[in-house]
Amino acid sequence: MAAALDLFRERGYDRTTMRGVAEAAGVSLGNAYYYFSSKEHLVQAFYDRVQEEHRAAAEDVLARETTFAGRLQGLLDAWVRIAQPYHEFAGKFFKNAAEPTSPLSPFSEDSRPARDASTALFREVLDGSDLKLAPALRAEMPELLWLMHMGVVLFWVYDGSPDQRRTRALVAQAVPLVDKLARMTRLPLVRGVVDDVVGLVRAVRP
Amino acid sequence: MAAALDLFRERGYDRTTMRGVAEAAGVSLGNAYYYFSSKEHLVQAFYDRVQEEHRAAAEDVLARETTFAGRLQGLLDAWVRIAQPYHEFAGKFFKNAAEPTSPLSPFSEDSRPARDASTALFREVLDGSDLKLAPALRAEMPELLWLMHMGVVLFWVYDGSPDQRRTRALVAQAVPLVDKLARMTRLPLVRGVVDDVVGLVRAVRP
DNA sequence: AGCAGTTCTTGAACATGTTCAATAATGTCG
DNA sequence: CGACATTATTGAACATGTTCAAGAACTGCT
Repeated sequence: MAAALDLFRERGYDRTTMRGVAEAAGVSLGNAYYYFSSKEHLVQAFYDRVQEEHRAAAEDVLARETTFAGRLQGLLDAWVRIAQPYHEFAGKFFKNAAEPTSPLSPFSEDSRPARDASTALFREVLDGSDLKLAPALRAEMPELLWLMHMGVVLFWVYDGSPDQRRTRALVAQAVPLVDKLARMTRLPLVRGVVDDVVGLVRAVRP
Repeated sequence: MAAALDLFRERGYDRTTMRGVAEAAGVSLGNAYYYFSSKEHLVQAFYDRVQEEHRAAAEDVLARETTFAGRLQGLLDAWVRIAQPYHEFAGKFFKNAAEPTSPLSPFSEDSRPARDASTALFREVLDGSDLKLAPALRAEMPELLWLMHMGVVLFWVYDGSPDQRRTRALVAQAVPLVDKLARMTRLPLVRGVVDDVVGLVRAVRP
């Protein structure tokens, strides 16, 4: 795996062949396939690693922060930081994950465990924070935050700025806005719309 | 191209080979590459066709409808209808388009003309409608609507229901909500948030 | 008609992801 | 330790997307 990571970074995904990976790892081509069933799965292993490290980093953030905005900001920032070493081939991962029938797709049934774990993190952002929400919205909020996170990831994948500076700036800009929006949902004036949004999120869910 | 479409529908994208396409079209394999520089570009041709037909259908809708909701609903419905024959391999198109470096990506520089054309349609939805918006939001609204359309496309790609019934239902649910939200933006109470949203959209833009 | 330039066609070759039968190495149990 | 089961390794073969040199066909001009 270390061999693959080096090559991916050095040459990019496309110009890294399985033959190259096998050679760098000192094994035969067929043997490489014993450990990773496909080139795609190689990349998936990196993504899994990001998820793991993010989960660990999230614990720190959640132990430290008490405001909703702070917790959310911390989580998103942590993700961007942790994922950074893999940005070079994130686009390829994104491509592989984009296929609806792929087990790698964030929306697929195979990814449900990973998705639920991620959503649980966002639930913790909520639960340990100062934010008060209507019960129906609170139930859907983790998933909404997860979707927001997916949007950030998407932006990050496309972000060619140094150290994905634009993504960081975007997060810094988006979090206070989400915070403000969330607080506004308790206003009686917007109650109907909030219910509609909740209904829509439920319709989106498989 | 007709040969390819038949095969894609019959066998799916993966099990359709360029050799099969060439044979069905009665030409050599190399000749197939003379006309389409890659398998991906074959699929792209179908997507282009959807765009064209959508543009034509949009004219009808926009000539007929005067309310914002009606126009938006009409446009989104038209897209789902027109794209339907290609749903079988939409996932593969989506995969190809998902790669940031791909010229097919909706966010890429190569796709700017197509994106601008699409956004222009949504601008027309706005311009010919009864909806009044603050100037700053009105300037960003076509792009927001385009992003919403991308969300619908994403949902459609994943939608395995007969005739993508769920997507149609989602559109029917989302449009009135967007309409309501848009009308609410003129309330003094939400003015600050609207400005923040506008700022965020601008930050997202390349 | 002849010629030059352009377009179309072809099939062999290539590149790379993947498979798999055969074999070697390792692990477990009596 | 030996027998058997399981895991790891290998290299040739395969599948499929793609390339490209060579040649045929077409077009336009003199």
